[in-house]
Amino acid sequence: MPHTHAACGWFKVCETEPLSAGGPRTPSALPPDPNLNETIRCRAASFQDMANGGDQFGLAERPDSNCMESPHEDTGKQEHDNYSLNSPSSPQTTTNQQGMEEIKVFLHDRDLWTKFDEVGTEMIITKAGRRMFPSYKVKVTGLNPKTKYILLMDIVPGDDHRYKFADNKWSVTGKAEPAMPGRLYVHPDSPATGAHWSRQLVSFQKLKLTNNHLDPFGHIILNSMHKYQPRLHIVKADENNGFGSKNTAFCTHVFAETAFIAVTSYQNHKITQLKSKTIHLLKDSEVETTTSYIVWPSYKVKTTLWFPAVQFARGHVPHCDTGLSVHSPEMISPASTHYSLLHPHLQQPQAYHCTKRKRVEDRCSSDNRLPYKKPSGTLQVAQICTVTHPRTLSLHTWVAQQCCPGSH
DNA sequence: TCTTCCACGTT
DNA sequence: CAACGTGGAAG
Repeated sequence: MPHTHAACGWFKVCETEPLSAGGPRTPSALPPDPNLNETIRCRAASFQDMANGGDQFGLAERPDSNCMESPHEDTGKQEHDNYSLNSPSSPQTTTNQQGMEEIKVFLHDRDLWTKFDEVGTEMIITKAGRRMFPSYKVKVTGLNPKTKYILLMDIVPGDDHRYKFADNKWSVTGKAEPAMPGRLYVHPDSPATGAHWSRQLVSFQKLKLTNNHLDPFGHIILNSMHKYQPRLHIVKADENNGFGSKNTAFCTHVFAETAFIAVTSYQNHKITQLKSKTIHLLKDSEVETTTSYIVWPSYKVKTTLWFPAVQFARGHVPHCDTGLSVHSPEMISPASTHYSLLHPHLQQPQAYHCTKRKRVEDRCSSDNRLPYKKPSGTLQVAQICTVTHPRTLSLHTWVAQQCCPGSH
């Protein structure tokens, strides 16, 4: 029997386990972090744990270490010092299908995330649900403009420890609580075309975190004083290869610098200060901004046959075995972003500029208090890795199984 | 040491 | 002005 989540009927709240493929894990898959130092030791340890920790901590299978190399990264680095193309840590990308390899995901405000990460990011969780700060926003390129995709996030345990904050530092204080069933947050625009996702930053700022294990709102449930890793999944949503098929194409992107420890109130005062400082920066900044991006102009149309998108019922509680439903999105403001691709045919990555007026939605920081603007060209190109993992459990199958236990 | 509650600011 | 979101006080 399908299991309808009566209290939280949206697809986005269907409970899931972390994405963990059935295949063998490859502990060596995580490359050592050459920037390993005191400030990021915690994070590196976290990823080592993930690599060694077995499926219960369930990041998707890691790609082979050599896949982290990008032929373009040095070029980009030379041209734009503030783009950390050589970062060894992000994103970890896994694809299960051809057609997803071209997809690149760039963490927005990566510098900010890195600042928090260096201190030790904390995310407040409350009974009612709290937004993340920094909020999770990405730029996605390489999507087929006409194909529909679902973008969704989950947050999986970062390691097997429980932490405490004492003497002004974090330390391990025991074994982690058993992981809660993971919940998915499906971006409210889903499903939408590649063109739509590519048009502007994709913001997950409405995602909320809670410590209420019985949360009825569909927020992502986390344990306080535990470490977590957000992940982004991009799922192709066309009929011929859609939800319902075991071959559902998807890819998973993990930005190590977005890992955090969940807390019910900030522990490290440096985090409080950094957040406050950041908000003031945002408040003081201007309305109009120009942001530079680097793109790989390598997008290739592989087929001229555009599959019709899967129809998603909107506005009602779905039965998991008859279709998936997503939160009906607010109206998206008209495209206000203008891109000018300077040299689209060159094989070198090209910088281009985006001048945009802030969307209304973007004028609030995560606490909805202060005007928001990113302080500078902060959209970072992260290192891309694309591999094929035929044995990786399809996201659809995984979602369906977790959403409707017993119906598959 | 950590969580919950609540007064306050913003939308 | 109601609803929402927050930081810090209180426990």
